[in-house]
Amino acid sequence: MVRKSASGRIGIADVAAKAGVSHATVSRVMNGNFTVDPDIAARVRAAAAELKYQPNPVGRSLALGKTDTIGIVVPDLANPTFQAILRGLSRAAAQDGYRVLIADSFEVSSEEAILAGEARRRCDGLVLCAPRMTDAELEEIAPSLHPLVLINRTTATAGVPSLVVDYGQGVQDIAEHLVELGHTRLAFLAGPPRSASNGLRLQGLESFKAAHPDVEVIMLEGGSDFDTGHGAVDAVLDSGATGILAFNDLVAMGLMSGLHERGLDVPNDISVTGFDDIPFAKYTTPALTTAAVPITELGEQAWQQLRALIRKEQSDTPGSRYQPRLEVRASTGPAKAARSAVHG
Amino acid sequence: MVRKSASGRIGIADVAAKAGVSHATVSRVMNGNFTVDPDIAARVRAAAAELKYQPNPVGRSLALGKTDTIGIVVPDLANPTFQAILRGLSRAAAQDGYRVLIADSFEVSSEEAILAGEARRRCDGLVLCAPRMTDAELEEIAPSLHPLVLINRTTATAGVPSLVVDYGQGVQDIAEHLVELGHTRLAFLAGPPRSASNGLRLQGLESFKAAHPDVEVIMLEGGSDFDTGHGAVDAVLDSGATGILAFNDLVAMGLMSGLHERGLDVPNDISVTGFDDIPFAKYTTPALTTAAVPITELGEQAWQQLRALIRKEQSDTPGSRYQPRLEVRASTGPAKAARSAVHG
DNA sequence: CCGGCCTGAGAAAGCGTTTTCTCGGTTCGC
DNA sequence: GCGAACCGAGAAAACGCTTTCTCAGGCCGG
Repeated sequence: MVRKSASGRIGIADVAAKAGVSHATVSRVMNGNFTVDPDIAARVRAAAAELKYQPNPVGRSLALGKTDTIGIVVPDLANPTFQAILRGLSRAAAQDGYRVLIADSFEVSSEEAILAGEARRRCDGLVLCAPRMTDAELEEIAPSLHPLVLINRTTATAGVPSLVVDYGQGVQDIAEHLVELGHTRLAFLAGPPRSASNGLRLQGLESFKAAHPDVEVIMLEGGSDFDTGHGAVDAVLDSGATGILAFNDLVAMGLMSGLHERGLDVPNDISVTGFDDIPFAKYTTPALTTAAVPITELGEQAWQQLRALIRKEQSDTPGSRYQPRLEVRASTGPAKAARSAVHG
Repeated sequence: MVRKSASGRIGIADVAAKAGVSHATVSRVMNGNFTVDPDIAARVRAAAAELKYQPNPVGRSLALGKTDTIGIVVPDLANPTFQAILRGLSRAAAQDGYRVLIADSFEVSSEEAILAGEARRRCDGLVLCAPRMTDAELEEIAPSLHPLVLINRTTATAGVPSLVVDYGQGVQDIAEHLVELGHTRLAFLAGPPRSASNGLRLQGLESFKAAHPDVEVIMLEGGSDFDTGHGAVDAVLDSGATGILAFNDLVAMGLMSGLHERGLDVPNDISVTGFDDIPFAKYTTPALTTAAVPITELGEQAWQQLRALIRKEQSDTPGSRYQPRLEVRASTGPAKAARSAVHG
């Protein structure tokens, strides 16, 4: 007969009663403490099995001071990049027996700090993914969030590893590629204003402009999704640019779709590039030229760093920098005006 | 001066000491219990603010017997469908102050039951998303998982709402559409064998075949991702079918990409359809004909149902059935052989 | 044969909250 | 003016577990 303590669920006390031992002994057995007489241990195990006893994780957490859970806060769960990071993180953490709690800030940066704090209190560590909050805010809360790892954002706070993708270099590589194809008038379809990675791209373009005074680079406002790209067709055409650097693959795909609807041909009329190399980029028509970011790996690395912090190991690498790799596909081609020059 | 109790973090005891009251009173104030003298309450609040006190959620959870967290287990976090469900669920739950814990089973069905149990114990409720486990297993564990809501799977267990998409009807609608275009030889590129939604599609096709004895339907093995579609090009061409029903949009996109590489034209040489209407489906070239599933809504509904269960409300709708909506786009066209017939 | 050591298990003290119980001090009613 | 109802706040129990503390009993050596 299964007896229950006050609450509905079976607790350690029920097992102890059934096996005729104390709570303490049951706990010892369940945790593989070998200072228990084998006979008694067997009896306890039998009782536990019969009652289908499973320790209550909340009680354990309180006693042990750890939850075996980590949190991740992302600005927008709809974004494939963050999904990929989440996936990599979740996979890696699961391998070490950790679960992940997600917090989506829906791009409202004012919520981030609160969300992060709440998540952190429930978890053993936190991954802050491309936070949109200001630097000041970040510095302010970072210490209280430890163990913390940052993705695509850096901080002066000690002990906070940062994994950042070198968007600046990536965007330069892309621009360089377009210039080699003969484009002399480029346009950058920017991302969300608060996005740090957008900032890095802008910096990269500044460097590029300094190195290529002959190339014109027009800045266009934008966003981070399909519709941004789709809605930017007019602005892009007005700019007169023949090589377009979209903020990311989504924007690029939206733009290509819009251009296609206008009867324009990519890449013969206009070259389009993306960023990230999301899985779909390979399968668009034409296949998208983009800068590949090892994004799942980023999630995995985030876990490695966080684990080191949680275990208080000396983290050998306090952070790392990821270089995007240029993926030249079919969405870029020789500039229209420069075409004969190339052939000639 | 900030004093800390034994542990590093600030606890209720610290606030109590600073305000010169007992823990109990602090707790009362923090929880808006109005049986506290306003002066004392103010003093407590001041102390709490000064110490930046935030209640420890684990302690709260233990005392209250709830975690304000729900769990979701999915077979594969890389799948856009599950991502969308997660997103909808997370959004809806957040609005009610709940967080979500994710568990990815990586398509290994034997892990699902354990994962589900663990997740459930940490949470106030659980969403089981298209579980791959057997019916027997599901019936076995379902009672212990309550409050539980199922997505794309049903159970005989009482009190477990099921949200299912009518894939059977959807696939019939698609087939019907192809037949109307003059196709008489169709092929179905199946999904993962253990997928219940694949089973529903197969049932739908049986109904379809019964209603259309003149139409040939060839069954092809498959999977659920891009590469499945890309790798199925040969099998598809060998089948001689002119209308292809891919398991989902991903497979369809992979297939279209493969066909394109072979120099085949969609839809002039062959018509391709997907399923789900993921955001990308609109932007492929040609845009993909598919059956739209209100997937984000599914996640939201899952939360509504789960919330009702958690609050022990009488759930008026013990589950619901979602009808896919046929989205005719450019990837389907008149059958090659039947073309002249159509025009004539 | 007795004292010290060691082993193994129960008792009890946390972990950080909430909540019931209790009780001193008012206030109200008769 | 005195008992009853009441109000507000502290003490203590409870939530379910881990872990230290403690102690009984068995074993060994002297």
